[in-house]
Amino acid sequence: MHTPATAEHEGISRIERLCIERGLKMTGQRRLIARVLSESADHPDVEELYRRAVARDDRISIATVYRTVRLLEEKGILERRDFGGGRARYDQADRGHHYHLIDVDTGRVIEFADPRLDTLVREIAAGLGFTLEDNRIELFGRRVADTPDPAVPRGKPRDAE
Amino acid sequence: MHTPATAEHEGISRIERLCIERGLKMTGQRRLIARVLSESADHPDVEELYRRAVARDDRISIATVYRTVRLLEEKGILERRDFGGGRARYDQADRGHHYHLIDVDTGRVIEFADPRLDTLVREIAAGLGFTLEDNRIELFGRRVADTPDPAVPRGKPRDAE
DNA sequence: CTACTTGCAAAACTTTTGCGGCAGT
DNA sequence: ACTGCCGCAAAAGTTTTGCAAGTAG
Repeated sequence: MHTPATAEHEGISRIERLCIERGLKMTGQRRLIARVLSESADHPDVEELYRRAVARDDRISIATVYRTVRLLEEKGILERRDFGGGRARYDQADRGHHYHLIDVDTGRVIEFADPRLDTLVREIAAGLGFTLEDNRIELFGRRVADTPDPAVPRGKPRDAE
Repeated sequence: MHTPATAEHEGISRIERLCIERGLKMTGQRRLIARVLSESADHPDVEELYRRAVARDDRISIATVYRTVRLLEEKGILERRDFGGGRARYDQADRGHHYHLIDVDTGRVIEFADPRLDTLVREIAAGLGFTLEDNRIELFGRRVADTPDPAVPRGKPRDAE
């Protein structure tokens, strides 16, 4: 039922479907960006998206990439992130709420979900008189020396910068 | 024994003391920036710091403000923050680890500390095979309608954008 | 056909930097 | 004195935008 995440070799990409649902004109450029995004498991910045897109079809400009990610963000399809480094990075919005752990030595970004954390931050906000609308949690850590190897820490989506 | 936070009308500001301890040359410009920072309970961006500084003595340029906050960050006296909006904002580094709750309606930033959160994120990082070096946690929320008024939620330092 | 999109290049913004002169220690 | 700092203005880096031409619906 669920597309197995990588089953979009040539059909309509998941992001393209979302664009259509939201009534966006699907131009070649947007379709290309949608595909690149759907196939990206990491958090590329605009420059990187542009590089990946151009590699497939160079009839696209970086201005269009900027315009498109901004549009997709407004439509709730993408989320803008900032892991430091001056450039905005993008993340698909509907993959469920997750957090990020950044390896300070390698820059690798590991996604994780944690219900305890979900609950706690909601409680904290409530205690301050607020209802939580959103949150941004980034942990910066260093690999513990004697840990065998993280690879895929726990079946959670993993990812490299 | 602790300076009552606002007792720096004309003595040496807390930040200036830290600069001297770290062996920085105390020029008029740095002293001015140090004072403005010590008296700021909020998280100003560079433009705002520059405005506040110029108001007292216009023999300072914005380039110096940029250079100084960068220096103070390197010396561990300030911490650079990013609450979105494209500009870096600064926070005194030694006020203890705290987190931020941003009111999405007003932009107001509320600081809070929470030991449960400290512990939980450290545990999560450990579970992923990392030791926590740092973290960035920002909650975005909306005032609960029937709450009387937050003013100062809990004796924690409060602040407005 | 009409309204929205694109590419290009220029502009806008924030932040950094080279350099000659000035100032703290 | 010596070293580092400042102001100015130019540069750098990222993101936005005006405009004329092109295209999806």
